[in-house]
Amino acid sequence: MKKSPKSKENKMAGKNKMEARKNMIIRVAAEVFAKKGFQEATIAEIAKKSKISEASIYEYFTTKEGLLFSIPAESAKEIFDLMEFHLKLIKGSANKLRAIVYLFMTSYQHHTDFAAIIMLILKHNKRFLETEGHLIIRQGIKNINKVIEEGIASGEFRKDINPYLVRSIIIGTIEHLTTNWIMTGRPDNLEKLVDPMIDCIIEGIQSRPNEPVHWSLRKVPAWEAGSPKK
Amino acid sequence: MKKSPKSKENKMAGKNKMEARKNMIIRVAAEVFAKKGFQEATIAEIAKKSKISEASIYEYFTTKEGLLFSIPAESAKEIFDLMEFHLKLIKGSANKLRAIVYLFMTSYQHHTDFAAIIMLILKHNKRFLETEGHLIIRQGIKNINKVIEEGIASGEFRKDINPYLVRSIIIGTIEHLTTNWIMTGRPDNLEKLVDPMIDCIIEGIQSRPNEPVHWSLRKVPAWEAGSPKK
Amino acid sequence: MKKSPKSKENKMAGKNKMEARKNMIIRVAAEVFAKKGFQEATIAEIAKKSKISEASIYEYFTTKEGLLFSIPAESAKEIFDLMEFHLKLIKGSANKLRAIVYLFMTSYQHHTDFAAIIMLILKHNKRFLETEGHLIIRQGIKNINKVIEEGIASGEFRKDINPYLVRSIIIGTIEHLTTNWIMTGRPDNLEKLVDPMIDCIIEGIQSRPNEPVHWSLRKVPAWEAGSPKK
Amino acid sequence: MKKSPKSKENKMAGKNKMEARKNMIIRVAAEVFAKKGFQEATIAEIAKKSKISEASIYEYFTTKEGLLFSIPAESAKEIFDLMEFHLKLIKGSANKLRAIVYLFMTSYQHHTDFAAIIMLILKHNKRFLETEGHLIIRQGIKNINKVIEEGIASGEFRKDINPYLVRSIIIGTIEHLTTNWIMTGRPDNLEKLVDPMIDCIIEGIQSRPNEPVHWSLRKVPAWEAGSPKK
DNA sequence: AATGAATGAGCGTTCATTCAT
DNA sequence: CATGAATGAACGCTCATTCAT
Repeated sequence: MKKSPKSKENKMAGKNKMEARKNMIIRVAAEVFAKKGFQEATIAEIAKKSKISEASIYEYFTTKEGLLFSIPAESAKEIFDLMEFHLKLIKGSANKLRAIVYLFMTSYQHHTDFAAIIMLILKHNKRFLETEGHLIIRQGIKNINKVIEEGIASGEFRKDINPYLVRSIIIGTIEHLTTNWIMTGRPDNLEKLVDPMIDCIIEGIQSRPNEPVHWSLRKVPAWEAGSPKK
Repeated sequence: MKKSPKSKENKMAGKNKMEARKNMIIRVAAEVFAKKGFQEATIAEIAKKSKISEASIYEYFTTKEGLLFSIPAESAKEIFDLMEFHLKLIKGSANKLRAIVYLFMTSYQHHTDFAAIIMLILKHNKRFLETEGHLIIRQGIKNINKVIEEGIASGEFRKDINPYLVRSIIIGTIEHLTTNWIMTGRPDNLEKLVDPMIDCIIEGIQSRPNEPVHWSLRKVPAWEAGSPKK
Repeated sequence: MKKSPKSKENKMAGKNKMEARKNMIIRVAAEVFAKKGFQEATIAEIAKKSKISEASIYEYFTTKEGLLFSIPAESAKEIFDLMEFHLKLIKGSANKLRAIVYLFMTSYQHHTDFAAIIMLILKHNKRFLETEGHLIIRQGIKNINKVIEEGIASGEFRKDINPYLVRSIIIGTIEHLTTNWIMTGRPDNLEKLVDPMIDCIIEGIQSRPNEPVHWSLRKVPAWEAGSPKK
Repeated sequence: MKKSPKSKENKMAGKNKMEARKNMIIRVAAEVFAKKGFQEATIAEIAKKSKISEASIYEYFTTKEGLLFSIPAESAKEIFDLMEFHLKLIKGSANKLRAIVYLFMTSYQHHTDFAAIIMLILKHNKRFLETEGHLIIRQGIKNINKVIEEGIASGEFRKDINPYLVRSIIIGTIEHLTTNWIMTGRPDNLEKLVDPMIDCIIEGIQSRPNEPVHWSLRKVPAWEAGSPKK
């Protein structure tokens, strides 16, 4: 009765300590990878900055690339959990999209290293595609699709839009803005772009006269006019 | 008098030969960089595939990165010249945007190595920003801005949109689609995404009352249809 | 008075348990070293296979090499004790030599790991020469010398032979055959080489006049008796 | 006509220089491997002692082990060529065997590093078995077999001996003596063991009474006479 | 101009060994 | 006594780049 809790405590303490060390490594690694890129970053630097020996890093991660891949897992999960939670509280597909974009941009804004690693390193690594971290991201992205499809079903969005394309527009824009923001030294605020961006995507950029009369003339391109899509 | 023309010829021949060797190196380098990425690619491989010695490669390019940076210059110039040429022939900002996007996508579609190098390597390299190659790209991109601004000025586009943002939506989407296309092994056709994408961006995704009736005619812009705006 | 016997029991139990753990480590280590060689073998693997922690292994053995060196001690002692025992029962130096060789070969045959460790690892390690394990072997080998010298003294062997050389021939041959046997994946039977080998060494390879008449009594092994060579 | 010989000279000079460097590396490597063994030897040490950069060593040899394996090739070829040459000049199988053993022992005696590498390192490396170097050795060893078989055919050796076994006795003894000689710091002379060794192997160690009468008894040891083995 | 040859500089990874509990 | 955890100390190997011809 005396020993049992003690040893349990010890184990827990050990577990916690290890957890803490692991997180420390991830934190520092994120920093270094974000600043230097994958190749320029060295385990030696991560070890020195985290005050954990290189050998110990290899106790927690099998490989330099393995360490890299394990960086986004937690943050990504956090973001997408939060997303799922919020989406339940919001009515209207447009509003939901706005929330999603806002969540992405605000996350990137506040987790710069995470953003840089995703945008500049992982997005282009084929091996990352088969990773736990990427799985989470993929599932998170499905939410966007779902919202778009709901919007179509409810009549809030047009029936003839291609959900994959709309999702690509949204994500492409987010990533482009974020990448630019990172590459140019993060001068301004990402969040303030959310509203104009969503408005633009939802309403389009075309100015609309009030007369419905002209609608039909407005949209069919000459070269397609005789042949309805598909 | 005997020698002079000969030596001139020789010089010209030498120039041409050097030019040819340089182009050969660039062509092979593009191939290798596209397939392997920057770090995985080696000068040795480029030398072997181009049948030009490693040392000679360093006669033409100062560093491996220098070689990388000089790859896009020509292709980019070609594309943007073409773009400028075409834009003069097209009336209407929406149509111009469509042409721009089409040009981008078709170029990427047909110059896969170029696309891969831009999307996966150069886009994220800060040193590339200060490069001749990037200058060309930047100037090309200004065209998009110009078109958007013209569209706003002419009333074809809404007055309250942010041109930088619209440009970001367009480029972000193009890049996202292209990157996905590359990362997934280039399965389908990029070009066929141009029209739905532009339509979506121009008109937005929000459904509007009474519209369904007319949708098959949807895309003819007023100014093309034969009837003056308003 | 209550405690004393108990603690003694505990101690004994502890002793036995420790002994058992130590033997377990040696057994597993022999296996691993034999399969992988010294450098390729790792303490980690030995620990995992023996289900004893790496740290504990270092409680029993000071270094990896120390562990290696302590492997042969017991087996060697066993063999040489057996040898000494048997030699007392056998008359005649030639027969004694035959017994010795038989004992070696049969031991190697049945303790493959032991054989591999001796032949492929320890034989070439200078530090092993100063080891307890090697001492035992050295003393065992002295027996061979003794037998040879007795043979000379008794007139059974020629007076002009060099005992060191004869011993070298015997041991060299044993080791060569054993090493080959190990290196080639232990295809055939070592023991069956004992008789022809000893015969050869004792009688030499030179043919002698008139000999054929008597040979059937001398050497024909039972299983060959029906088909006289020639 | 002016250039051609010059460039040829240059090329030859380059070739020769490279050859020289390669030989230098092999020489130094032999030294280091012999002194330290394979694992303890480092490329760094070989580089330093040969005054050739580590990187350059890897221009000549693909791998540390590749370097090791290429050490014996030349020496081995030399020895076995010499052997083949001499054997033609010698009459009598016994004499030929003597020459072979002498050649081995004298070679080992004078190429200590070579001897150490063969005896302590390569003999036990399974990958070496599939090497050019080992091929040469194998073919050299066939000579011994050939001589033994010739001796049997000519009646010089007994008909009932097993050539493989005799070869094993010879090689085993050579290797044992050489290994011992190396392991004990090479105190005495290897060559002086050749004659007694060959005599011993050829004539056997059994003392032979002069009386032909006893021949039949001679070989059946008294203590065994009534009980045929097995 | 062209290149064969040489190398400096670096880095990821492995393990035997130790320490704290 | 047993062990989980931590690490120091190496080392083989790669390649972009330069030099000498």
